[in-house]
Amino acid sequence: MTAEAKAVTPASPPLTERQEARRRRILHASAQLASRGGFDAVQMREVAESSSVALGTLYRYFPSKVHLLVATMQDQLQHMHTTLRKRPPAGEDPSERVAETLMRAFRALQREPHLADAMVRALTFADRSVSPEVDTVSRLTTAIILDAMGLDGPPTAEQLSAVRVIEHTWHSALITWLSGRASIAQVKIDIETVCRLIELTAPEKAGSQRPG
Amino acid sequence: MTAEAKAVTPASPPLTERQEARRRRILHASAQLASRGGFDAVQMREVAESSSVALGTLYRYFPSKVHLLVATMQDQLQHMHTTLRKRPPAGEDPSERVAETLMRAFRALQREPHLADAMVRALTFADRSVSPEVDTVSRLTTAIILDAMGLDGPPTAEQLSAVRVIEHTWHSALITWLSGRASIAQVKIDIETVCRLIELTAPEKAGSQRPG
DNA sequence: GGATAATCTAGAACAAGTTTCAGACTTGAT
DNA sequence: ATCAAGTCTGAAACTTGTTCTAGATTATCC
Repeated sequence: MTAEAKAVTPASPPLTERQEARRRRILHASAQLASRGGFDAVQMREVAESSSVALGTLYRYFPSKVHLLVATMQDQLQHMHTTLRKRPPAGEDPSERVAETLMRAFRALQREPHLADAMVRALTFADRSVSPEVDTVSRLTTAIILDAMGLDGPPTAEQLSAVRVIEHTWHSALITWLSGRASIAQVKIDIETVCRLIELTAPEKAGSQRPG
Repeated sequence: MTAEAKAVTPASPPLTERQEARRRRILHASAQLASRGGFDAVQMREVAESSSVALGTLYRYFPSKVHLLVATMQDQLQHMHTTLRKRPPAGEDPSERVAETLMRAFRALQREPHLADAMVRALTFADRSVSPEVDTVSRLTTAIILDAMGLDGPPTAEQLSAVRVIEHTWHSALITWLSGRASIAQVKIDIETVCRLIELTAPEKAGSQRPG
């Protein structure tokens, strides 16, 4: 727990306490409904009712269903990030650690497949109007992966490319699993395959392999 | 691989000529509307009107908007596959050839960004009910990549994994570009990065990889 | 404490995807 | 040519995301 974990919402006008509470209620209702039946089960009228908020207010907080679900994903990712940090992966080299971390995240998603469905579908369906929020999710994901790599210094440009490709694979593999076109085993293989890219971008010299 | 290009539609009952014509009109209208304004511009009522078909009939041919757009993508991919085959990529090794092919495909999509938007969004938004059609698209994409690799024999399991990861990256990178979160240059880098995976899976020794 | 602006509520209204249905038209078999 | 089965049309209805409005509530500032 360092000094980050804010700027999740740009906070143009800081929210009052009751507003913060409303926002929480909405996100909670969203996650709950999503857990039940995925993307389709998150119906704006129901979210509004579940969170005791008028429909118009819901739309003031989240200007579309996709915005709402992407915000829900931000929320969940944040939880996951702190959870993952508590027990860092134990692998020898960065590529193993990243694969291990992503598989751990994957297993977490498996526990709520409908929720995962809603969030990921929203994420990839988002159009330009949601770009800032999607970008936030992307940065969170990147942070998780970089954390898992456990680099000493800042990543090289090559490493950032590899991380982006890993993220691409992660999202897309998740989708193929969610829509029943790939098995869990297959996702695992794909993740492990793409993580080998990290090896390609490791500094050539044998050297400091820091765990910790 | 010459005797393919069928089974695009399972053809449970073979279509009459007029039906085939209707199907063509529908797909054409779909692509036309998509080219204009992307996913949102493909409105079922308009597609029906443009193709001179009743709304109910449109739904008989394509049970949802997503089905329609995924079928549109099948159609376009088929065109692209035959186009790409006319001038095979010239790179030295497989990974270069694949990257070159994908970038060529990418440039083709750039010419109709709205159409690309509609097709790709539909593809990643598709739920289980569209799995067979999405799978067909996936197989077509795989075929294009394998073609570009120009292997002698059948691909190894490792190579197939690499191809799947490349596909993942391709779709996801396309989405980030379409939603304005990545530049064309960035997509190029990502594609080239992931294609290096192919080098990793090249058989170490010159020799046959064939199990009996 | 009261004026004023911002926010919230309830509910109607609108838009586009999807379903349904009665009646007209095709097709295939006899 | 005729009948039955299947298909197509036109139009209405239904669902759910989104927008809008008028009035009630809350927050802010003097």
